[in-house]
Amino acid sequence: MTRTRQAVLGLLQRTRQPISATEIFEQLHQENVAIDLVTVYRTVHVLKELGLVLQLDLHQEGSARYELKEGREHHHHIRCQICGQIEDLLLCPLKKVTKLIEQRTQFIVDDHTLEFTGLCPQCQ
Amino acid sequence: MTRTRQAVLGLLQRTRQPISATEIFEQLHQENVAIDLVTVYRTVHVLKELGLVLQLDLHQEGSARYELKEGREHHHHIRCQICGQIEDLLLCPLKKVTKLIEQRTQFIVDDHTLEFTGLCPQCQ
DNA sequence: TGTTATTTGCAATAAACTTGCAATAAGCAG
DNA sequence: CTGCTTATTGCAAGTTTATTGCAAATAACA
Repeated sequence: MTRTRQAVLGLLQRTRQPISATEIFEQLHQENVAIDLVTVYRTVHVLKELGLVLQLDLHQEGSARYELKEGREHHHHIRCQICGQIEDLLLCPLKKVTKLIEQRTQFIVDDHTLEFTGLCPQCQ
Repeated sequence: MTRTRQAVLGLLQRTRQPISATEIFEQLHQENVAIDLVTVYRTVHVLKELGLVLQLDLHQEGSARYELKEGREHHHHIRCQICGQIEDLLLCPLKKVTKLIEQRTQFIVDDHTLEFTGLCPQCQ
């Protein structure tokens, strides 16, 4: 754990929304932490492998976002189409459906992604 | 509607799985239809605007896939992590959940994406 | 402190699209 | 069918997001 990695991890800890590599890069530079964008990519990769961070590939967004996994339970997201705000949805309605799908398709399901988009209260 | 666009549309009609721009390009070239990759991108863009085609951005896939929308009802997909096969799921368990989310978050939901991954019968 | 392994920055590369522009093809009035 | 106008296409070049190679800097630790 170098100071560079701690800077990235620290930023992820105090950021309430999933954040992209470029945003991590820009935010850290604003805080006078010198870090290369390549290092940001490599760092989030390592943190993912360590199981500390989750990568989100949201629709209509060109780049991946990252959030802390540590201590958080399974959840999904809703994104505002106007302002881009992302909010957590602390629910998952897919347990029963997963069984149904396994029966119908004969697949063994091992993951799913679910995402909602719409208008947040401020942008309506 | 030019012959180039009809070639793309025709290929989408006879392909049972969502297909990427590169795959459209390669398949048409195999059938001796000369088409530029740029034209494929522009064509699917136009077909999307016309409401004839849906774009899917599946997770863990670097490129978008396209499928005919025409006459098809709302559905989702499951993808095999080994062979990449994509199968339709002709169900959607999200109507009630959408209402719940709108109540909880005060968002107006207007779309969602749902995707499962796993192992298909052949790859288990 | 010195030696080895890991991490970082820079430059170059990759992959998936997108844009500018001139050449070609389609649509259509006469 | 012919000429004219508009839409479409191909090629080259550009974007964006992410990855790789390699030498230099930093960390780990005996």
